[in-house]
Amino acid sequence: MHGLFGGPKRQVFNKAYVHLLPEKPATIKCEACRIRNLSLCDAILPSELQELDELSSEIEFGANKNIFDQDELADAVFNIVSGVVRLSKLSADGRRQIVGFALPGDFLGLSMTKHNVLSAESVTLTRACRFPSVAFSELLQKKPHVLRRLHSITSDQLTLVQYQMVALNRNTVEQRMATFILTMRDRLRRTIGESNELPLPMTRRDIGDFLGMTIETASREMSKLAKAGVILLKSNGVSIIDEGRLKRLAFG
Amino acid sequence: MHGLFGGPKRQVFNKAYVHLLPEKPATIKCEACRIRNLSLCDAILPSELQELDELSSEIEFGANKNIFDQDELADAVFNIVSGVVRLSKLSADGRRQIVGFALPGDFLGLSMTKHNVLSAESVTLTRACRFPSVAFSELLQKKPHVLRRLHSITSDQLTLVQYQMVALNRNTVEQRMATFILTMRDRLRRTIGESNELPLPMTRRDIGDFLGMTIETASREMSKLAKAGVILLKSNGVSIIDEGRLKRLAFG
DNA sequence: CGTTGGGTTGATCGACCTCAATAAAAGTGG
DNA sequence: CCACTTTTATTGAGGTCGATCAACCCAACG
Repeated sequence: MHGLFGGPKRQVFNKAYVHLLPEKPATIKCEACRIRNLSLCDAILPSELQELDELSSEIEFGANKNIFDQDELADAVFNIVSGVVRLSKLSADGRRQIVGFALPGDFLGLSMTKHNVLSAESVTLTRACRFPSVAFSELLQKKPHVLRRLHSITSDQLTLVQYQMVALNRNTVEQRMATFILTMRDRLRRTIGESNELPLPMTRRDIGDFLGMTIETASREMSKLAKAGVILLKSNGVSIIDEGRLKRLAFG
Repeated sequence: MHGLFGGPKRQVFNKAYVHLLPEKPATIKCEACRIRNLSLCDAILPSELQELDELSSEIEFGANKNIFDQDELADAVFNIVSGVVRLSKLSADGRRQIVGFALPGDFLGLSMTKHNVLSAESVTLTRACRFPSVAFSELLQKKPHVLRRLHSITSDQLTLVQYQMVALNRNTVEQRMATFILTMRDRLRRTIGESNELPLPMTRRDIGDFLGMTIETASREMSKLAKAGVILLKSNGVSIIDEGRLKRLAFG
């Protein structure tokens, strides 16, 4: 069985991974974009779509490819069209903390800083819209309504990270794992729709690094939830069996 | 001895705590504002200062007063002029996590949401500039350069919280406490200048809640650092004795 | 003077990490 | 296709960091 999300996980490993599509197709590709209304581009007026289209280029990353690195010059921002991206930070001693997973509709480069504040890697095969930083920055200058939307998304993100911080501190690993599964399901609902089957293409290490626990603990918690009949472990994700129980484990 | 910061801690407890200063003094008060260049107001052009002045009113909070509450309607945003404010979030079960301390120059209400995403309480006697949400929102509409600055501050904040998240997960309580002391010193440098004497007017409980540890552990770590000769415990703060050691404890 | 809230210190306990072994899955080369 | 290596996941045994429970001190205050 192939991955539940974004196609097979490693078969694209050795292929060329960057495909720039033609920059000016016959039709305005932004018009057809399935995730536009989920993303920052929703702030773009219909009359401005052509302009946006000329700014962006579609780009594809195979699984486990580097999208950009922390502290490097940020030459572009991205809008995820499909796939899963892990966002990570390195601490002084070189250890890694995953600060989040970006899903279709999510924007990479919220902070518009000269240098990237974190690293981004594709987990699965990922397609994204790429905007050169300079051009995107000019767009923001010209269009305050887009800047307002960007700010709104950024502060939502701030709220989310603050929440994540609270959760990491005060909750047990069981609560955190349960919350993680529920949160991912909620976030994916808008792309894959209502489903009990949830793709989790990231590794146990990724999940552990995100939830502030070791890989072993992450695995144990998954097994524990499965044994308790709350979830079912699939090859590349989980099925939620008993949502009520899961919610009670996450909070309560 | 009085507090190192913002005056005595509890003597103002039973006094009226809100003093609205006259709204239109003879001079433009923003011009004389000592923290203007540290804050969002730095984005305001000299020619716009009068306008800003008319928008804002100075407000004073005694120690341990509520400034605004999570989930309540956000009728105003604030710019801290002096004092220390604790920002907290409540989790589902009612426990509190402190997401940060606001210092002079810091802005409360970054997210510009209809409802407050967190609660703010003064730790010490605190003076602030108050902007009604509606008026401030209009200001942002009219002046994109202020919005840009707001967005810049918000994304810096996002980066900071992400960093805090990493630190909470991966570091020992000793590292966290050492980092806390160093960070507070760095942040206060721009207001109180270069000094080894660092005011920490918040309680051990506040510090613990911020650093994700219990009050007892927070106290123990402070004592440990003091016994090791790295810091000196003062009545309302600490003195940094051995900065090099402290830095090595924070990282390494 | 008693009360109250903050701070310190000690003893005990448990959640989670560390270390270790094994299993399962996926990529590699013939 | 099959052997081989590498990576990922699972499970177990034991150790430890920090939480919990508890006692006590001290300063502020009515």
